[in-house]
Amino acid sequence: MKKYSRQRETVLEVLQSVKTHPTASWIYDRARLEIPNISLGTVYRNLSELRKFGYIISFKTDDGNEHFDATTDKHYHFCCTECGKVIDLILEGTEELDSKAQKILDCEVNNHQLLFYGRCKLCMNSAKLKPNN
Amino acid sequence: MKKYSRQRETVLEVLQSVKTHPTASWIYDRARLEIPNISLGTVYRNLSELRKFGYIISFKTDDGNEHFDATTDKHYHFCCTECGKVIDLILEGTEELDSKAQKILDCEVNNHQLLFYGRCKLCMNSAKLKPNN
DNA sequence: TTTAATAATAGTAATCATTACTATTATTAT
DNA sequence: ATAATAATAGTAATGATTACTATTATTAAA
Repeated sequence: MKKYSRQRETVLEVLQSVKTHPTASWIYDRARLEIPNISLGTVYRNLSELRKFGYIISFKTDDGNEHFDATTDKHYHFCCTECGKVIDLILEGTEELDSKAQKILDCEVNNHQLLFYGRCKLCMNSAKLKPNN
Repeated sequence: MKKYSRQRETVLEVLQSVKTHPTASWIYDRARLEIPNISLGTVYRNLSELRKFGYIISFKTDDGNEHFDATTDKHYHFCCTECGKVIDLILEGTEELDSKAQKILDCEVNNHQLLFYGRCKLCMNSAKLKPNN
């Protein structure tokens, strides 16, 4: 990140403009509306750079997809196992998880990743509407 | 899993014989010592089946690798960011994480994945031995 | 113990996300 | 303007996983 590029700015803007947690290819499709010939490799490279410099974070869900997030405040995520939707979640008092683990393991524990799974409200409601269930 | 196969038994035995958390290709290499012409696809298929039926679990670390584990008791993992080693970790009183999240999200939260990152004891010690550090 | 039905396999090809490569273009400092 | 070089587009390569298919192995029944 030694020189400005419109491509990088666009990638960051796309991600900042949504509350969802899109994948690289979703961001690519969206960025193409702005820069039609932007290449997928450029999107990947810039997502990596932006993450390296702390502008964005990313995490992988069990379905294998990497999700990106321009909200860098400490928070967790919930992933619906039915529709795949990811929702932000702020939990208090979780720093002690690291210190607890560190004490038990006698290792240097720096951080943790915590991901919840279940059914989102929408999927719960649509389940109720289905016959024979 | 309607019929027995030596390949499936071998895959499970390989995994049960180690305390580490190997990847599919590591298990493949190990299984080939027993069945030289076992195919990688067979290893993948059987790992999926064994997981589906609850004999093993699996989880992905940030480096992108899927790790398998024949210990199905509820426990967590620590992953060393330097050497990639994965260590088991039992934490008490973490069921309330799900209920906490459920209350906040108003969703059905069924389970969570918690993965710690840091430096293992071996990597901490070898860091001390390096000059200019 | 044959036999018939079919589950599981080996070997290979296909897929998908991501990364690497390279000639060209864009940015920046002078 | 110019020179140095970072970043790009387009494409090829990679690596993990899955799909496909003809063959083999297991199982239940005759």
